[in-house]
Parts: sequence; C-alpha cells; structure tokens
Amino acid sequence: MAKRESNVDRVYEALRRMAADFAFKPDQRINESALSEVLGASRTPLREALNRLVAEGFLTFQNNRGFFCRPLTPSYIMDLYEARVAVECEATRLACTRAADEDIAALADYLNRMEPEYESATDPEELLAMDESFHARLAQLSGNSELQRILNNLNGRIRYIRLIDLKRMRDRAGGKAPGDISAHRQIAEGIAARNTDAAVTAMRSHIEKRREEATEAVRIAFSQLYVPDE
Amino acid sequence: MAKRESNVDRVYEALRRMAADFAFKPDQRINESALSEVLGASRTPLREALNRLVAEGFLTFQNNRGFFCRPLTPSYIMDLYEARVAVECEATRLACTRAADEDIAALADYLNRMEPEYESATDPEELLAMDESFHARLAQLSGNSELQRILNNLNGRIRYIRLIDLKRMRDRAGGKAPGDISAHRQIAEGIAARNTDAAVTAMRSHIEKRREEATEAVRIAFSQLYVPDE
DNA sequence: ATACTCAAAACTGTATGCAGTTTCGAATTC
DNA sequence: GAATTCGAAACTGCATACAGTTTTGAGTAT
Repeated sequence: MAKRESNVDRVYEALRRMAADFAFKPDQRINESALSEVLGASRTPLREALNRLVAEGFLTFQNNRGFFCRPLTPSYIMDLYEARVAVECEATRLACTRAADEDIAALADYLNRMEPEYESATDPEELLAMDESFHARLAQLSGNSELQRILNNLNGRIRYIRLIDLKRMRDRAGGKAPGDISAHRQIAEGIAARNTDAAVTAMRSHIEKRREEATEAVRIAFSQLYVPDE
Repeated sequence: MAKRESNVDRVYEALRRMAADFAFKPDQRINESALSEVLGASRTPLREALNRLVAEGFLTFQNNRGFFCRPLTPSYIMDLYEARVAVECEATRLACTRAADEDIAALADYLNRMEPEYESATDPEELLAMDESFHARLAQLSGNSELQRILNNLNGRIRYIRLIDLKRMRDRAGGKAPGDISAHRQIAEGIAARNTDAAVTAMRSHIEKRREEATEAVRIAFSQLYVPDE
C-alpha cells in the first residue's frame, strides 16, 4: 500500500494552522528541534515545510538564526486588506464580464441556502468559514486561478485578526455575532445584473469597512497574544 | 569570519533564475541528485530552495515523484497578466491618494533620466529591466509592501514571455525594440495630477495591451522551448 | 510488432550526525 | 549594581545514509 500523504504535507498543514492562529507569538523565534518533536517528524521535513511558509509570508527567516513568526502590526494588516481589495475587486470585475449565468445563479443559491445558518450562527469560527467561503466562490467565478491563489494566501494571514474582530463584535452585541450577509447579497446581485461598477463598488466598500474594524482588532489581538492563558 | 550568505540562498537565487528563464522545460521533472551536483550543494539545501519555489508558483510538486517545472499555457499567462492588472491598478490608486509629492516627482525624474537610454536600448533584457523597474517603483509609491511582494512574484513568472515578446517586436521592427515610454509617462502624469481615474485607466490599458501581445508570445515560447539548440 | 511482467536501477522521503554559529549565563571588572 | 568577557550549551546548516517508491527495460507471451 502506497503512502498517500507525505510527512512534509502533514507537517506543513499543521504549521500553517499554527501560524494562522498565532500559536507562535509575533517575532518569536521557532525552535526546530522542539517543534520537530512535537510534530513527530525530523528536522529535515520540518524545515522544508517552514521554507514553504516563509515563501507564503507566514514566517520570516534569518540566516543562522532560523525561522520566526511574522510580526503583527497595524500597517501589516492594513497592507493585507488593501491587497484583498485589489484582488477581489478585479475578481468581481472579471466575474461580471465572463462568469456563466448558471455559476452566478449557483452563487446566489449558495447565499440563500446559507442565510438561515448565517443569521443563527453564534460561533465566530463558523461565521468566518462561511464568509471566506463566499469570497472564495466569488473568486472562482473570475475563472482566474492566480487571483484565487493570492486571495487564499491573504485570507490565511488575515484570518486571526478577523476572528478577533468577530469575537469582539459578538461580545459587544451580547453573544450574537452579526452576520452581515446583506453586503454579500448586494455584490452577488451586482454580478447577476452584470453591473460591473455596482458590484465592484459594493465589494470595495465591503472590504474597506472590514479593514477599518481590523485596526482596532489588531490592538486587541496584541493584548490577547501576550496573555497566553485562555 | 562569519559566512554571510547561506547555501540555501545561493541555490535559491540560481534556481529562481533558471525557473524564470525556463531552463527547465514546462512540466519537466527535476532530478534532485543531478541538480545538486550542478549547483554544488547537497540535496538538503536544494530541496529547501525547491520548496520555496513551489510556494511561489515557479514549480509544482507531486508526492513521491518530486518537483516539476510549471506548465506554460496561454491561460496561465493570461491569469498572471490579469493578476497584474489587479495589483498594479490598486497600487496606482493608492499612489494617487497617498504618495508624497516628492516621491511622485522622483518617479517623473526617473522617467526623464531613463528616456534616452530607453529609446536607444536595443537589448530586450535591458528594456525589460527598465520596464520592470518603473512598475516596481510605482508599486513602491503605494506604500503597500504586500502589493510590491505580489507584483515581484508575478513579474518573475511572466518575465520569460515578455522577453520573447520583446524579441519578436525587435525582429519585426528590424533590430530595434520599441521603447514604449509614453504609456509610462501617461500613468506618471495621472498620478502627479492626483487624477486617480486617469492614472488607473492608463495603467489598465497599458497592461492589457501587453497581455494581448503575450498570447502570441506563448505560442512562440513553446516553439523556442522545444528547440533546445540556441 | 504489441502488450505485459517483474526485478533491477534510479529516484525521492526522511532520520541522523557533525561542523559552524549564535545565545546564554557565570565569572570578572569597573 | 552595571557592563564586559568568555567558555559552555544550544541551535542552525548541511552532508550523508538508507528505507520506501517509482521508473525503466529486458524478457516473455500473445
């Protein structure tokens, strides 16, 4: 029986989750020996996975000093959100131009089917997964796999902040995170009508709204990361 | 005396150049042992470098089968150009909004200083370097390092096709590649006037024009890659 | 000739060991 | 007490070895 998944892949997936969740604190040095023991692999596959994550921007690297968790600063998060605007607005534009009618209809369907779940969801992780899913599906409509790839990478690095943000909103709203599906619907309707300007404008303002919230979330994230007990 | 540059870095740089130039043919399997001998390093640092390149999209990877050169298809090149539109238009927009007057002036200065060299240049590699330099500088004006990072990656993967394209234009124009600096100037003027729409529109049409040429260049690239003698 | 089989050869996946570099902390000096 | 030195400990960088997988091609059958 052939082994289907390599050790590197397994280690990579584990590390990506850890990096996305800031299981390593910002700028923290990563000890390869200790980590390889935790992950049950030797340093060779571990370092291969770490190199991938460096190339993806989840970690940094310094010669003879090893791997470090990426820093967490307001301007870094700002950059990521602005890059999302670039990628998603163009994806929206392309979707308006060239997506098949049935695929657009499928996106609208998806929104309808998700709405009850979205409105009733209380778990930030669940809400975030649904939100990301919508954006990923929309990027698919662009038919451009580079844009999808870039978006996936950006979302991975933003995820932690968005989660903090959603938790904050839930706590302020008394146990209920607000599922803002209306913005998504507005975007989807713009695409369905092949109204490029309307759809792109809706997308831009949707992401930029989130970006503004995120600045505050970074401050909170900082305090959370330096109080390691849950 | 401390060693300043690691083996991995050196190997990575060499591989990036090779991958950018399609020193490996599309979909070709990469033999680690042979390559490590050529590069004068063992397989361990080589594989670390190869993993970075996979994460950056220069290579692909299959379990137990190793590393492969990325494929070269019209739709792949199209995707890269569309991603460039996304990134560079947003960078232009941000530059209009927030770049310092003196930095914008520096860009215009750069264009002026370059113009004689640009008009007289006959070497496609030189022309391309100058073109990329303009776009990189403009991205810098956005103040967003993610957009710069993404653009750098996209340009690396597009470079080979652009080179083919420039060579084709040179050959058709009789030994002289056309240095189309006017489009760059138009973009720079739009930014200087803080006229976002004009600058973004100019940037979009500039890249899209190049994208259309590129489709033909892919066909030529194919034929060049499969006639290995220079 | 073509298709199939299977063992040898070639190649990838990963653990391990050691050399070179950085980090840490006790001892020393001011 | 604060700063400095320096040797030991810890860690990273990389070559090598070997186990497991894939590829190749000679031999065989159709």
